[in-house]
Amino acid sequence: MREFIFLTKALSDKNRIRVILALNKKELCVCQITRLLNLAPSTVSKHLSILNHARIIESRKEGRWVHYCLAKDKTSSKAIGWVINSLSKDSKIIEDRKRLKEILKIDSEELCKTEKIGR
Amino acid sequence: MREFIFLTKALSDKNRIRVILALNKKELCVCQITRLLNLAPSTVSKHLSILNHARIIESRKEGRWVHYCLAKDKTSSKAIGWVINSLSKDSKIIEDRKRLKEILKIDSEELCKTEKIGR
DNA sequence: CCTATATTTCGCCATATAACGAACTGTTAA
DNA sequence: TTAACAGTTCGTTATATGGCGAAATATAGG
Repeated sequence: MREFIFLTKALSDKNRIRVILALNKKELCVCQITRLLNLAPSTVSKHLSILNHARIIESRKEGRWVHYCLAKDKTSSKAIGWVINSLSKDSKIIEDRKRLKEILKIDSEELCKTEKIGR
Repeated sequence: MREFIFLTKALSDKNRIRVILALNKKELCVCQITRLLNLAPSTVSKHLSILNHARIIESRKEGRWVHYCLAKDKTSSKAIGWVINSLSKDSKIIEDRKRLKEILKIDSEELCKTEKIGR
């Protein structure tokens, strides 16, 4: 029950849902996610830690960067599938998909440095 | 998105989850649910209204009584199935199932009058 | 009409949550 | 070793949520 509530609580925030959908196709580093959500890095980190705790995402450290991807965990993948199916046609999510495409064009090295531009 | 968040928020409270599982087999009136959860009627009513708003449950009025059952709605039934599947073996839910059996033995007329006993 | 009963709505309080900026940790590169 | 940078943790603040009891609403029966 505890774990289930962690899971549903993790799924009950718009920005965390946006992260899940953004990670659908490929892993992303924190600064890319931060740029997409347009929130303070500390806020994004908190969201990622909640998703991680709920076993929805997994992290992989590479030098200074931390990359996140959807968890392969069997229990959560059912929930993840449900979320993605339910919202892949949501207008905000479609907008995010476009924005993410632009973000991915920017070299990772450059991205974080220019973080504040356009906020 | 709005509706999806309503749904996940509705699913992110332990007592609301207990209500969903309790309604799995048959509809219940508010006083039966109140007795099961052992919460103030006003609190239970609030929970039921949240579940109703999220289209997880439906109400049917019969005289002074309001009966609730799981919604037949296609969108939510996927979520409901997931919840029931995930938690039908949870210890608290099993305990509830036993308690509910006892509660259902009591005549509805009697139940609400004796509400405060045993709290 | 008046009372009892079933449920909901309202107002309150305590706690949880999402947001931020500042301070901290760890890593790379000068 | 220092500076720059990525990310997290901490402390604060505003708002949301879950709980209660009291009051309001609606219905049944005397």
